[in-house]
Amino acid sequence: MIHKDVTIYDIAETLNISPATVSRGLKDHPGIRKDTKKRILDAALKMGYQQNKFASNLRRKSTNTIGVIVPRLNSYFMSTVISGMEKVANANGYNLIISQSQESFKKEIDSVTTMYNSRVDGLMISLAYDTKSTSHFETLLRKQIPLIFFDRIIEHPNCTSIVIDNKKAGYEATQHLIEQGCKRIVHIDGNVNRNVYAHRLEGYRQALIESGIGFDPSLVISNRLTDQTSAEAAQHILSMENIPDGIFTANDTSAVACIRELKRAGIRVPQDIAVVGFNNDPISMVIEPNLTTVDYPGQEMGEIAATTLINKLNKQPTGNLNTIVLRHKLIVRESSMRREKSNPIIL
Amino acid sequence: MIHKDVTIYDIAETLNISPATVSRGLKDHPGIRKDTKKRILDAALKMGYQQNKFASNLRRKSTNTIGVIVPRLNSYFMSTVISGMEKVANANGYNLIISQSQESFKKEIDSVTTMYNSRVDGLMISLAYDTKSTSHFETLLRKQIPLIFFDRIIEHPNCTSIVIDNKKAGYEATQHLIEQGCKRIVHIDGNVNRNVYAHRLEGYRQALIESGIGFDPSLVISNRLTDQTSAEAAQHILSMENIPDGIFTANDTSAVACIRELKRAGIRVPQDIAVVGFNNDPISMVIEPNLTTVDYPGQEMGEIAATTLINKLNKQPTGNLNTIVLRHKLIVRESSMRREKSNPIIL
DNA sequence: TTGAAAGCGCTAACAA
DNA sequence: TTGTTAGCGCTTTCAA
Repeated sequence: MIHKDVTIYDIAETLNISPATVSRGLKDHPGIRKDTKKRILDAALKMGYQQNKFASNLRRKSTNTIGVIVPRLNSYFMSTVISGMEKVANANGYNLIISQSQESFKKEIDSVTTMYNSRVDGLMISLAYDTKSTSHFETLLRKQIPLIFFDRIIEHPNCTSIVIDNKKAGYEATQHLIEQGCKRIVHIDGNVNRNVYAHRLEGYRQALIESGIGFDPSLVISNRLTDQTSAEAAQHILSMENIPDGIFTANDTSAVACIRELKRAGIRVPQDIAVVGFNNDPISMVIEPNLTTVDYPGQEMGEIAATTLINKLNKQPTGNLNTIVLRHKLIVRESSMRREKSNPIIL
Repeated sequence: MIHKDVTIYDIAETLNISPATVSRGLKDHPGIRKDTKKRILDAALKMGYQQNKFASNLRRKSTNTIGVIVPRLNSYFMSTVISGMEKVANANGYNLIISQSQESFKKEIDSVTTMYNSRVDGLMISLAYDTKSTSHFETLLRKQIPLIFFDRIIEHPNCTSIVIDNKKAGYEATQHLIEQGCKRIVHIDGNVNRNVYAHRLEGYRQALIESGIGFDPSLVISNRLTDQTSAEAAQHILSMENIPDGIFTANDTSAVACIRELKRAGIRVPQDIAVVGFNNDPISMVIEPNLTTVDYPGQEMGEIAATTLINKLNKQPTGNLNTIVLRHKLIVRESSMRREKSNPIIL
């Protein structure tokens, strides 16, 4: 009953040839007779041969496995990214090993170690909320294991990063609010140690300064951007003596939580306070008023990250870029429309 | 510059002991002197030793890797499930390899083959939309590789399934609509080849029959339950000559799409048509009116699936259950509240 | 075009 | 408590 694995030795024996020849026949080895190859393939099929990857990996010192470390799996954006990665990896014969850092630097280090021990051929990572250094990647890099950062990145020579232009996106979002007549715009932001949040803030700042309104640090609220904490931020905004007329927040979860809180307090969105989010999550289309937000191409980001990594592994010249910037897009919906005049893209 | 791997032989040589002893010292092998173990561990650390899993896998014929195949990664429910699985797997020293069937039977077969070739120790799977047979699992099962079905399952001896009681949930959802005074209730359902949809339909049917309203097959709409197709289903409902007063739909995406379409057509929810969804996705809390739905414990389902599988791999007696049914819960919100009287759970 | 042989790094049966 | 030894199944020189 217990089924013994068929090995190349079994095939070799059956065919009265050497295991080496079988090994060659199974691959596209140059210099093997066509008919020999056919005999091997036929026998393999008939005998139910399955390659033993470990033996092969051990011998070749490569695994056809790619690691992915993300802060959390269960967000719309992240699952979209991973979906894109899986698609490309799968199409190229790579497996994906996935691990969550749970937003913790410590768990991120553990995950990197696990990936390293699993001998991944390459690693794609989006950093945890509180990751402070990059020393945990050194072991990988010393072994020339390619590392790709996406979304929450850190600058590192030899590593490609995939991002959108968060500064520009932040600028556009803020600029849009200003165009809608907002004079006092709050920004709810994440940890500014993370590029994405720092850059969105920077864009916000620049737009305010350029417009002549000026940047007021007391209008920046640092937040973990969850449902809970964003509702608290909204409460804080409501308690300000000089109530703002616009909110630009660094993700949609946060924007939606704010809108709900504001509405509960009798504030009209967008008439009293206009709101702009970030990510273009499905919830942005469901909240009323529909949320103005920045479209973040998650699936594409995943596909490009994986493609870049695989190119690198195959030593393709295209695999050696430093930073890839994807296109984002401000999507204007009702939550920020205070002027009839403007002629925005409505989705 | 190119860093040669440190092996147990290097450690053995440094310490003047045998590789076997080093191997033992690195594990929690019984019968090794404490101080020897300490010396080995110290040396390993100092020399930067990293275990080579392939050699170990090859030797032990086990991989510490668990495969997961899901229809799609990018849904709230699924990413929650996977998050739970990852947590448990990680805590027990297992890696997770993840693959998407993209709802296609054909791709599901490919994924199973890949998992098989990767020599996963066990596999967890939620079936694709159109999977019709189980013969693609036979190779795995013949090799005693444990298989766990979750959510979209199929009955199979020797395999544990993790589900909720979809029939009961469908019954409760429908019953609730009946209690709210609905007399003509439409059910939007998925492919009834999948247990989850078949059972929800069955619960719906039973509730209608028991209540005396009776079951009318023309009120059942079979649908892929996406945004798009559900909006079409809503249009179909609006075009019925005898417009229904209740909709029970098999997921929240679909419910939300319906509500939006109904509102656009000037129908009041819940006064004209009451709506109940399924899953308790975050969007259910965002749509107005907030959606009555069935809470589906995704994270828990993932954790339990992984725990069960790992128990099985460790030959724990608890790993041998046939079906595990998790608790669901009808969450009543505004989208179905037509009566003041009732005293429902409001979240 | 094929074969012989060595070895990837680790583990486990057996012996000491 | 430790060492010896023999592979796990595959790939890849080198030789034929």
